[in-house]
Amino acid sequence: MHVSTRFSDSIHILAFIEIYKDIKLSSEVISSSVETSAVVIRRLMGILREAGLIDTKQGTAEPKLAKNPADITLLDVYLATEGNRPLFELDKKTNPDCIVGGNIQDVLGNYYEDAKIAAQRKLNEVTLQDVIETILVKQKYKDNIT
Amino acid sequence: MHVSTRFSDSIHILAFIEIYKDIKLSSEVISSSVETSAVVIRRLMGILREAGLIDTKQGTAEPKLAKNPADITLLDVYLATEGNRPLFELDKKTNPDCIVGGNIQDVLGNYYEDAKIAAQRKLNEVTLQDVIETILVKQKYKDNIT
DNA sequence: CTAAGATGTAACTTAATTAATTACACTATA
DNA sequence: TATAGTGTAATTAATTAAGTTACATCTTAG
Repeated sequence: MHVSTRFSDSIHILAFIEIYKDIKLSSEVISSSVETSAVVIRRLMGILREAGLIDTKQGTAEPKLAKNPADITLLDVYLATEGNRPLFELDKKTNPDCIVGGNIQDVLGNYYEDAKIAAQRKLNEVTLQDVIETILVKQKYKDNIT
Repeated sequence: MHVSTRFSDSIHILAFIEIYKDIKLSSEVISSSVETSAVVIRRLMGILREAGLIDTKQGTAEPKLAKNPADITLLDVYLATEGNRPLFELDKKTNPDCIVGGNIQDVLGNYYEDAKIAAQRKLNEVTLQDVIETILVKQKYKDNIT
């Protein structure tokens, strides 16, 4: 299974850009929150720009969300970073001369698709706004008890 | 993201065992349908046995399902082969001194959990019996038109 | 009772994927 | 025009899973 943190990192970047929109947001600064390299951040921001989720201008450290946070869902970010690849992997090839091998890929593919759509519907219910608000509430709770 | 075909291969093995229960089922024979090596098949069968889905006896080429096919769901196979690992990866570590880095893992973890459960509910709705019947219907259709 | 054919499993190799790193051309602006 | 930044390609390193080799163990036909 493909283990990639691109999806999570990208949400992190978007939330960071929105919450800290009043300070200077170089890839260096963002990378210190995500704890990865600035190049990785810039690469991901390239993907997010390509997908129409942020606007950036070369040379200036001022990325902006291209939409209202309430209009960006986790599914938008997922599709931007992971594409619409299957959630569960099928074999590249199974024996077509066998009743099982010749049919199972289609059969499982359909069931997998149903499960993927169910997961994606959930991701589509959550907006960047929700993520940001929940982060801020959790932080308030921390600040309160310490 | 971790790309693994263990899940699909295991369903394949289980369906094969049930459909061909009257012939001799060596790991060699099964591997010719899945198109992988016999060792890989034996390794997966070890996992399926461990999970209580099949019974095997060393030396004999006669694996059997341990339950009725209608009582084995795709989720059972998924949990046996992939465990209950997250569907979407979180970072190992983000900056705890940052409001975003210090809270986002928990927040995303919860949303990811919702999506995972939605997908798993779908997998839990499909039984090995369903898979086998659909395979056989598809095959009948192929035989008919040729 | 033993040879042939199987399983079970460990150890190692290969392949594929992703994050990290290095390097550098290009852009903005003080 | 120097400084600080982005954009992106190319390479390296780390991780993971599949494939391979090897062999101990078990079953059973003869």
